[in-house]
Amino acid sequence: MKIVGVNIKSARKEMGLTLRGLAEKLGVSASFISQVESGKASPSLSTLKNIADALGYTVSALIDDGQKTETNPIVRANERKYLHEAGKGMNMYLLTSRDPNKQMEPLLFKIKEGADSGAASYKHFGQEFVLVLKGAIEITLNDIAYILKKGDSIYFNSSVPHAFKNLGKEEAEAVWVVTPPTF
Amino acid sequence: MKIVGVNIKSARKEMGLTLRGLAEKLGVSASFISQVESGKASPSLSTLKNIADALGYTVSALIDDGQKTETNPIVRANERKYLHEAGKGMNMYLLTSRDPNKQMEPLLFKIKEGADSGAASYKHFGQEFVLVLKGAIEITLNDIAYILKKGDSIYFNSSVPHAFKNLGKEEAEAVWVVTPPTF
DNA sequence: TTTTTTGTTAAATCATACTTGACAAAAAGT
DNA sequence: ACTTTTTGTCAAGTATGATTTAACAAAAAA
Repeated sequence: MKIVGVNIKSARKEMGLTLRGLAEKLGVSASFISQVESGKASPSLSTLKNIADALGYTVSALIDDGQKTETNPIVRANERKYLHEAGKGMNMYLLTSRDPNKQMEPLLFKIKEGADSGAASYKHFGQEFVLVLKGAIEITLNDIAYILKKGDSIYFNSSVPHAFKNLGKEEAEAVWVVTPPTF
Repeated sequence: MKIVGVNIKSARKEMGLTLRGLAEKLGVSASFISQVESGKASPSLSTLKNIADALGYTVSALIDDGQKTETNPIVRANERKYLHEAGKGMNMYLLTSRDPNKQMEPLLFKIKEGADSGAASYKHFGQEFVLVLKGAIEITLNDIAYILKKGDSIYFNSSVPHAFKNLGKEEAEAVWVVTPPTF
C-alpha cells in the first residue's frame, strides 16, 4: 500500500504542515510518518484514521486504490452499454466503462411509466446519489416515500432499504451514482 | 474501526463463504477473521487489501466511514445551495448537503457561454465523473481536448491536470460528481 | 558562522496482528 | 435417535511489524 504514503505526503504539504508538526498533532513520532510516507512502513488502521482526520480527509480518500490511467474516459450518449433490467420496465445504462478501480459507478436509469423496482430492498453498503432528469420518480427510504421531480436530487446510504417507482405518464430518467461499484 | 468488521461479514455472507473458506483463500486463520468481523481485532492494511480482493470489493468500500443517517436527504431543484465560482461565469451548486462522511460530492455546474476554468489544473487525488445535461463543454485532460455534448459523460482521476470550457452559445449544464468531497 | 529546523535511516522495543487449540451450537449424515 | 462434520467464538500464546529513540546530514534561518 505504497499509495497511502504519497497521498499522505501531498495532503500534508497541502496544509503546509511539517513532519514534526503533524506528528505532534497525532501523538506519534515524526520519524514514523516519514517511513509511512516513503512506503517503508505501513500504519495501523487506527492511526491511519487519525492521520486522515488530522489532514481533513477520509480514510478512503487517502487509500485511493484506483490510479489506473484510463484508455478512453468518454462514453457518448449513443454508445452507452445496456446493463440489465433492475425490474420490469426499468433499464440501466453504464455512464462509464466498468473498472474495479473506480470508486463510483454512474448509471443512467430509464423507467417506463408505472414501472417500479419491486420491494427489492437492496442491502449493499455504500452510498447512492440520484438526480432526476426527466419525469417524476417516487423513492422510498425506510418506508418514507419521497417524490422527486426533474432537477431534484437525493443522497442516501445503500444500507437503508430503498425502492423506486415511476409515477407519471411519461418515461422517467435519472442519473444514479453508486459507490462502490458492485453491480 | 468497527465498521470494517461488519462490512466484511456482510460481504462474506453475500458470497456464501464460510469463515474457514475465506481464511483459506487468504492464508490467515479463520479465528482471526472472526475477531476482525466482531471488532475484537483490526487487520493490517495489507491483509485488509487481501480481504477486499478476495471479496471483490475495494478497500475503500469496506471501510465506508460514512454511516451517518441523514436528516433530510433531498435537495429540491429550486433549493440548491450556491457554492462559489470556479472561474468567471462558472457557477456551482450543491446537489446534496455537505457532510464529511459522504464519499461523493455531487455538484451542478452552470457555465456561461465562452466561460472557462482557466489553466487551473486541479491536483487533488480522487476521481471525477461528469455528465453533460445541456450545451457543449470542452474538457481538457492531460492536454487532450474532448468535446462533450448533451448526454456524453466522462470519468477520470483528479490527479491528471484538467480544465474545462463552454464552447457553444448557450449556457451549458453538467452534473459533476467528485470523490472524495474536498471542496 | 552558528543555531534551528528540516527529512531520513538503523537499531531497539513493545504493542498488537495473528495463530493455536479447544469449545459449544448448529447442520448434515446414517 | 445419535454420531460426525461444520459452523462461529474465545482465551492464551507467539512473533511480526508498528512505533520509538537517537543520531545523522542538508537546508533554512539567525
